[in-house]
Amino acid sequence: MAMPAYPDVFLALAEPLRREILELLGRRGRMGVTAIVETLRRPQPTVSKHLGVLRRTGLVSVAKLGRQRVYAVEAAPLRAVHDWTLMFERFWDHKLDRIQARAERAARADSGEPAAPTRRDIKRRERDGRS
Amino acid sequence: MAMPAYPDVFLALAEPLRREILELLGRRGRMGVTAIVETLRRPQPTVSKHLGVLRRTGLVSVAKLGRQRVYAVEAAPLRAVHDWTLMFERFWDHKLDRIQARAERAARADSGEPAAPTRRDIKRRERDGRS
DNA sequence: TCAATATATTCTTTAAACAGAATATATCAA
DNA sequence: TTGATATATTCTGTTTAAAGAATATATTGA
Repeated sequence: MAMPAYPDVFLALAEPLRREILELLGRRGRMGVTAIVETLRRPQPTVSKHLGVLRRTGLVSVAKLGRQRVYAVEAAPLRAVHDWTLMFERFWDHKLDRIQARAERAARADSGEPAAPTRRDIKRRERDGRS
Repeated sequence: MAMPAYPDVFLALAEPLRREILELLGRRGRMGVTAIVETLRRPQPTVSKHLGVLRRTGLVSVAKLGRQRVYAVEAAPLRAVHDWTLMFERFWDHKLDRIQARAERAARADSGEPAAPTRRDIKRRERDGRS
């Protein structure tokens, strides 16, 4: 497996199995390699190699725990991708929506939080949300 | 150039020049091929081939205008990437209120303590692998 | 110590994907 | 029509990245 010292984040995310691994780690939190292998039903060397790419890219971190290596999602590179896509936000997001979202959020805050907001865009709008 | 019928969005974004093209189109709006070529100083066939990938992925749209092909950013696939990254928002978002509660509820610890706790990982430790 | 477990690494082979050069197609302008 | 312009496509060679098999390394437990 060819391996540049620090693979590009986008390149790392281009591989479907690597995205699956990230999604799994995102849902389940920290996991050892064997748990990932058994969940995704892929050969262990395959998983280990992809974990290696993810680690070198900074997308995951490792912690030694006995003879296990416990992997976990690392935020920074994912956030970088997130921020990159925000550059194009104006192509799908109208300013009108943003105002409306703020109004909805304010109304919700007054009446208490509902259980599961499906529109997770609300948080994003909170972060950069001015007019 | 190998070309699957509908290239994966992440795969399309893995190529640096394609991201440059998208960024340029994002800033300048609609552009003809020659304008892109002259701005990015890359061979025209190279640019056209990458535009082809972007178009097949749905990342850009084309409009015939005389003998020009005018390209423009298309929102949907970029938004899909944006939404995918939001899956990991809680890893960088400090508003962990409800999310933390969910993580703790799912935590049925049956393994030892993490030996080397990294940063904020301590508060949401959970079982790694069953075995 | 030895064996088992957990994971990483090193081969080899195959398949994409890229660049570059050459060429093809379509449209305008004279 | 003819020639110029704008862009796409095809071909070739090279690089890269993936899978799969085999093996290596580290750690625990008996």
